[in-house]
Amino acid sequence: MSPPSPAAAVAKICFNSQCKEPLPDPPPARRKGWRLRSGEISELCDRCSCTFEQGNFCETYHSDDGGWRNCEACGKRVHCGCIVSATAYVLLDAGGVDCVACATKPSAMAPNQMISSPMLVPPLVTERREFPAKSWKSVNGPFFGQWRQASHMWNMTSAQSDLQQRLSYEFDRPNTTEKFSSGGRFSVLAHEKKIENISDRPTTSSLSNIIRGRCTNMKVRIDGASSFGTFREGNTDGVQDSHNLAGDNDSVRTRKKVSADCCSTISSGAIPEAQPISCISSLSLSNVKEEPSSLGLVASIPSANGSKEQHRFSTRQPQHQASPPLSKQFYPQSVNDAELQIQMHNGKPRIDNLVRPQLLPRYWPRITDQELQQISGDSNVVITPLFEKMLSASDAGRIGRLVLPKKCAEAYFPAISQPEGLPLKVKDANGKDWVFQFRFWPNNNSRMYVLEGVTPCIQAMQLQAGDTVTFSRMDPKGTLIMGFRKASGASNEQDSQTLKPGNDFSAPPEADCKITAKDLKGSVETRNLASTVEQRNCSKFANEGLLGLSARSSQGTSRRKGGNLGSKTKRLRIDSEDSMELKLTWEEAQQLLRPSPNCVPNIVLVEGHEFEEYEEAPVFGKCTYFAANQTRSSCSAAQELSLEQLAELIPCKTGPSKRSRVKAETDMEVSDGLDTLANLAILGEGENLPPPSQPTTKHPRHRPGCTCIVCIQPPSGKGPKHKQTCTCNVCLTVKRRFRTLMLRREKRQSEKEAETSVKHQKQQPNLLPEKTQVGNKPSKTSTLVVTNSPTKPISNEEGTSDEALESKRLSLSPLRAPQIDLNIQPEREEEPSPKFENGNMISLLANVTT
DNA sequence: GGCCCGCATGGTT
DNA sequence: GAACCATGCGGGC
Repeated sequence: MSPPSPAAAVAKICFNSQCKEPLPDPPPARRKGWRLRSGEISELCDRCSCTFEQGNFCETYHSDDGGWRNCEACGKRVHCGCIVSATAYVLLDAGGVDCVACATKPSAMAPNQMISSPMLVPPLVTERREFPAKSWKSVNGPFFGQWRQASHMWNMTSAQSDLQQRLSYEFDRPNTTEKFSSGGRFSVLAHEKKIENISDRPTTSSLSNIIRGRCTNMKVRIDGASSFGTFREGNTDGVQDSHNLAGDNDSVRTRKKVSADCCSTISSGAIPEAQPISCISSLSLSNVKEEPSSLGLVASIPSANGSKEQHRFSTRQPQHQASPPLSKQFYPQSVNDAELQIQMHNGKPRIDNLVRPQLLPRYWPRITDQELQQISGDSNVVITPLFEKMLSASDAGRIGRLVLPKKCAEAYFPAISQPEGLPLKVKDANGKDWVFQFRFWPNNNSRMYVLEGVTPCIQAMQLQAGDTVTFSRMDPKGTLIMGFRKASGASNEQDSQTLKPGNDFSAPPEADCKITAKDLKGSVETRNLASTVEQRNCSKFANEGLLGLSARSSQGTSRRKGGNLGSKTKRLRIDSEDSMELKLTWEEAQQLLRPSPNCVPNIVLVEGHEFEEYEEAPVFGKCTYFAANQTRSSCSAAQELSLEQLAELIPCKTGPSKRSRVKAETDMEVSDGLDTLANLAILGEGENLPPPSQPTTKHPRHRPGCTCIVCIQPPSGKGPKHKQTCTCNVCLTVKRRFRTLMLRREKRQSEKEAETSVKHQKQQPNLLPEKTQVGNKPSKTSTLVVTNSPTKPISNEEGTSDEALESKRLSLSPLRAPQIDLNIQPEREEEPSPKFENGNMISLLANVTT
């Protein structure tokens, strides 16, 4: 790039040769830039001036030029190749340069293995308006929110890219700041004082400049929201669109045009939400560099749960909050946009500067200060968030393997050369040590890193798919810290840790409602969804359990196809989709719930909403029609099976293999929201019932939402088993139905025989069980479809017939004797015969029961 | 039969 | 198209 031409000023255009924007005649918008060789001051347009004041001028306009060097002390990239930045560095006697920030430090930096003490060389410059802001700006890079780099990553060598150096200089000087504040607190006021002290020198700028620059940055984020992580702080001018400013692909790729007025807006004092600059937590403080550039800002940002949390904004240590995609996805609408953007911007995780560019944003840690504090417990440690990962179904499953993002594993975990890996000691937020096996599998000429043995930890944390685990490093010991965050924007670590122990940590407060599914196991992962439901006057059902299932259902659905919870698009859709799904399912659910026949509800007022409370469990009923134009059978358990019965009935299945269970779990269809709710409603009643079951929608004739006993059954193997001699209502009902089915089958068999012999016997099928020969066809006929038939169930008093049927049932059942496979597919053999379909079923059944 | 290990597969980025 | 990664799945114990 060529230096600005003095002629530009003469022509009353911006001195910046890359801008050349005409300067307004009345000079208010004509602002001073750098001192020219002639002694005059260049005149810049407002925009460029702003950039200059913020110290971003060279980075903005000269980033591709030569002459960039790195501060010997801090590694910060300094442009030494133009007059603009002539005052931004100090030539060192021993060679090299120091940035002004380091050069002007009154004292040596705190010990930091990575950063040498700056030479206390007073600035040689006389006009250095941008100094503090410059320091700030430098944070910007394409990764404006860089977090302190992992220590081992800080061993920068000259071979490192310029970008890396530029990035890394900003961060990871935790120790330098520890001494900076006593009591672990650091306030901007103190900082301001320091700045003022420095500003006694002509080379420093005022805090207002800093703040202005900082806020400009915020504004940038606000305006250019979506490209989080790609804006360079301080690049507030729209010009950046047309210039390759960043020098890195990320920036170039995602740079967005920012409204040109942002600079002036901010310069005019509009400081968005960056107030009270105070109270930087010790943890944060420890990461704040002892220099003006490490200005820490605090903004109150409503947490997802509605409470306002103070979030520190450190230009040097942008704090842990939402990585862009995540934050965009999870932060509720309640979060003020501006705040959110600020948060997104400034809360950029302090991720490793070298690794971060390689990490997908979804792995960027967004652990909060509170979380960090909670983890650390004291201010003498430095917590460096490394990465985080949303647990996939398999991660949270029983396999006990947590798949680690490759780059994260390679960057932050010990290098392993053997697949066996090595044990890795990880401390959780409670200080408990866990030892995982960190290993890898060869995979497609690559590696797949996993942490094995995480199940106990995950269980202890009550995590499940969709939740997020965060990995941090606690210095100086370098201890690995494993935190977690419950899914959804509403829940954070605090949330999760305040949950009551046990699986039922999300027990609804409205436990008095019969249908509250008080035993539903859920999680806070869907609090955002809960809110959605609550908004729909569904607080009773808005319990996490209920919603959690829905969420899990979603996850289950997206298992294979787009099942990656980390999938950006998927995650971005989670809220809306699930919410919509809940909208539908809730309404449907209302219709699905029916009182027991002889039950009079008590009207309970909860949160202003009326709920019908039944002494007897509601039954779940929704008609399912098997054949068009013919209500052959209502697949409604409500008519004969109470919820309690169903609850007892459901578990009557032998447990399949683990693999089958897993498969069953993954069979869950998100589109079948009704099924989900159906199961919830059913299961919610049973204390002994397993966690929400997956609907069975494998029966072609059963529509999604079908509530028949077949469809509502839980996954195989769950729940208590009933003995063969069990006489509970459920078992009796099952037996009764089974008998009905058997009789049906026998009838069909008889019909066949009859057809070949006596034609009139078609109407009088042989009902004697002894003659049935169904043994060769096991059993899928043991359909437990709850029919709508008016046929009276066969009573238990049907002595010998019952016994015969029972023995036959046992012989027919593909399962163990006392168990009935509720997963069998009735459609095959129970497919109604042509006669049935001709509407003769009732009469046939009547015959059966007589 | 169930569990675990390790690899393979395939969807997503 | 390659890399990543979630998950399936076979085989051994």
